[in-house]
Amino acid sequence: MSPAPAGRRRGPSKGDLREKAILDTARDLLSRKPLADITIDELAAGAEISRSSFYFYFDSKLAVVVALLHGLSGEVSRDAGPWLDGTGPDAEALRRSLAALATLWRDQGRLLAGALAAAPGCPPIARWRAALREAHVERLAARITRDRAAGHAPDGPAAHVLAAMIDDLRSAAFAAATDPEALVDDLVTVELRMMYGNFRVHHPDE
Amino acid sequence: MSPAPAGRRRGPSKGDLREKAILDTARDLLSRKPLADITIDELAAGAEISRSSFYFYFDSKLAVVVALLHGLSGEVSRDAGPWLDGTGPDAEALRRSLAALATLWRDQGRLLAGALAAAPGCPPIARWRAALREAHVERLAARITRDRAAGHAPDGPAAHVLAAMIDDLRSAAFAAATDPEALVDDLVTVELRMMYGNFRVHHPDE
DNA sequence: GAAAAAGTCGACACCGCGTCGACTCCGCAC
DNA sequence: GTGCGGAGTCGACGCGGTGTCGACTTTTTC
Repeated sequence: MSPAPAGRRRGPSKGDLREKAILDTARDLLSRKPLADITIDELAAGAEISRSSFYFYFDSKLAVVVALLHGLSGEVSRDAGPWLDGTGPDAEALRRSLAALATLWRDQGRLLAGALAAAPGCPPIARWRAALREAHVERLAARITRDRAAGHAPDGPAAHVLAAMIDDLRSAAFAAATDPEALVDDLVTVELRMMYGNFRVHHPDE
Repeated sequence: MSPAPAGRRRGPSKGDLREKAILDTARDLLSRKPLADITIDELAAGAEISRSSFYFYFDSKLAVVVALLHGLSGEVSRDAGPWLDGTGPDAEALRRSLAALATLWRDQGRLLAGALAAAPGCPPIARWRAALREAHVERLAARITRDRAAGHAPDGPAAHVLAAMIDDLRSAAFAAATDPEALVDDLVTVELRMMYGNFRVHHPDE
């Protein structure tokens, strides 16, 4: 059943504070333990309401996460524009784009990691992730195609496959990292190699 | 009748069969739905015992998965030897190694994906994954170091960081793929680029 | 053939989720 | 001020899944 945005009715009110308190509590708890270990009781307690009152504000624990995620959508792709819209191996633009992403992962790592882990079993989260990924892959694939046509980049895997791999690599690397920001330079090197790194196979005997 | 078949000291006891039946059922169910949707009831039913009898054999659903995983440990790294122990960009060895991995993912994708998803919240699974990853990263890092020393590969990220990225990329790519085997050739290209793909930044004006 | 070990099961307590209906609180209209 | 309605709150309930316990039956062993 497509969950209608039920729960909260219309009108400005004081309960808005409670809603915010739940969100804040969730953010806070997520910085300390994985999503699966967080119970609705805790979320409710953090907002100083009873467990059943929680349902007045959100349909479920996952709905809270989705709300949190939604607030992040913009930031995830902010600062990626110059790199994605440019051409050729512009290491600096890529570095700036990745540095912004790394900051986000530093601050919201648990939320992001929890969302990624929960995605396979939660359609709304999966949709959020898919939309973001889709958007990134598409722009990056377009860039790859452009670069190949202009002779900046060698042929290789289909552009969207390569773009998807790069997106996967980012998520996996950041999710596994304890210090995302330390990864930026290496990621720059590796991504540029994936896109532009041609090389000749050396047969020792020829 | 005579319980111990003549000649054979100990046949497979009734319990051994049950244990195997549980494992088989788990494998079977996992090929049809994600781990989180599988209940102990189903596992027990598949082995034709009651739910509480299940606990005679395994401590929990995750323990079954761990057992299944254990049986897979060998296969995951089988066929990777020639590539990992070789030197230089030997595309064919890499391709064979990845093809074997792809077959495994095709057959056991749900199990592997479920394990990866459950790992953050389940120490035994996390340990299994970490051990496998560790082993692969270590051998691959050694290969990278060797190749760099011999001048086959350019410098770049620390060998173990690069190796970890390659491992991450594989997991992410296979986990996301609907057809792992179609990914092999692209993965070969991309991994070789990550390791050997040097390139010069083209400044159009120089 | 009796004791021990292996295996089986129903009943139970527990936990977390989501629902329901009754209640309180508060602003507003008259 | 009365009183009405919606926002907000909560206790109690039912559900489904987990894990444990103790009593029971079957198989093995000596």
